[in-house]
Amino acid sequence: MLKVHDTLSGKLEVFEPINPGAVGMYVCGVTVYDRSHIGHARALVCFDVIYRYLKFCGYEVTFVRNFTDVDDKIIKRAEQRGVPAMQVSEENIAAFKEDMRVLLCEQPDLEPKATEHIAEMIELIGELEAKGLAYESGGDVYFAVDRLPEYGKLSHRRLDDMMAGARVEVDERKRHPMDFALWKASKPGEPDWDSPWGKGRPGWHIECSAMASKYLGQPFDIHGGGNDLVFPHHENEIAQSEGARGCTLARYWLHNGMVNLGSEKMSKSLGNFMTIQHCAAEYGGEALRYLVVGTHYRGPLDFTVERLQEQKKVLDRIYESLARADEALAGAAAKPDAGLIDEHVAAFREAMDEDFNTSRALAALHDALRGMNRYLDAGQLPQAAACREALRRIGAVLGIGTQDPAAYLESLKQQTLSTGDLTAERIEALIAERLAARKSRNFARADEIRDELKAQGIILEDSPAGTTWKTA
RNA sequence: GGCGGCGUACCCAAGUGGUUAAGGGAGAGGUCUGCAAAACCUCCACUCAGCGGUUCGAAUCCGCUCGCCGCCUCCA
Repeated sequence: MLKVHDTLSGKLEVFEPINPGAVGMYVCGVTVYDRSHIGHARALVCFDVIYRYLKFCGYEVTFVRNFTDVDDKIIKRAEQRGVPAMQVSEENIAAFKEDMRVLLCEQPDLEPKATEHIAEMIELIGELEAKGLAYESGGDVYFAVDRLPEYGKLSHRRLDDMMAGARVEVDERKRHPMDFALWKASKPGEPDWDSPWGKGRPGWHIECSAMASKYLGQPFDIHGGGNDLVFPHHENEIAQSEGARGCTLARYWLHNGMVNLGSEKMSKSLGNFMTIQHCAAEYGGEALRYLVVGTHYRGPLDFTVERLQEQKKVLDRIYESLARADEALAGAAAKPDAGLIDEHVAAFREAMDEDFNTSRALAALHDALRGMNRYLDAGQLPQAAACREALRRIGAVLGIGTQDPAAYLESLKQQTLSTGDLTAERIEALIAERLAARKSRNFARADEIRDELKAQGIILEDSPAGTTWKTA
């Protein structure tokens, strides 16, 4: 039985989809004006894991994640560069997709763009206007927050409280200071679309309301995003969608915690961010993924390079074990012990059922890993095969250990060779020389060779099958 | 001013009323090895920021204090 923490109720709730067996899930994507950073990576990986786990549980999931491709920042960036806004968004969508590939994220079922749903937004704004929840003012259209008694229910705040210490700008076009734009009149040179209120472009929040209901209907099951979107973005989505259509927008609201850098929230406006691209080039996307999965999705995550390095080492060792198992189990065709598979998978399930407790799930992964190594040491192949299979199933949900182990290790070697002065031939020659030294019991020379290589980041491992090398 | 969160071993991090406080990293010892590495085994918090309270029983619930953070403005 899956339980999820719902921001709206503030409690753990038993998850029951509206249509048994099927789940509709909408997650706010990114505004494509720049490269994504580690904070984005966390949100993306968290919901990727949630998506995979729901499918693992047998649900038929429709996962929608949007691209915000029209907004002030994109326009500003385009002006600075002297290129069309469309070019900025297209470039960053391509970069985003590359980041997703590097992070080993599955592709959502639908990735709608705001600019392709202007008609739906205009229709929704029209409905709000007809119901007296929106008003036009100088070419802009605003949502009238004080016309909706429930406004504030997601973020648990009342309009009066928000006003008290808030830095609310006075804007004479608005009737109430907290009113927000549904439609903005465009200035010359900005991207614009025809509308009943003149040429303009949509406000930020309306796109999600329009696209979510278009693809998932209303109500749908899960709406997710970073907890910095709770207010105003998701609060406003609820106001628009529920105000217009008169029914609940989404049943469960899930929000991931922020990534901190030096105990401050990582964000572009603060300038304290590291891009996914930069991070992955150095440590690989999977290490970042492992870091994200190691912390419960709702809590804060303090990012440090040291932690990332640590996770990468752990990952390398996981792949070494997997490679060893794959080799040992290849020819034998040992029939996996089904009971043992279930035992490990059940522990994993139990953890994930409790609001996607990936930290505990990772403990289940390590239990299976240790078991596999132990059985391998003991030569108990059916049990080792069972643990290998459990790791496959657990890893498939977390997105950990899913690459081909041999290929993963080979790429590590290639990376080492490409950055150092050594060639594979040179290393093999040294290994041969060391073998000869060992045979003649010249251990001093043998150890000298190993130390030399170690100084260059190469570790030699002797086994009955011969000597192999790997990256330190 | 309002709303929300955090403080668990050297580091990261689960646990949120009841057997020995998960797991990972680091560290120590051991098995294996010519020696290593890897793997495996063992050890590593009588204690959960502090102080009170509720309870037969609290890291877990309540109150207060200290420290830190987020949202209330674009933001994953």
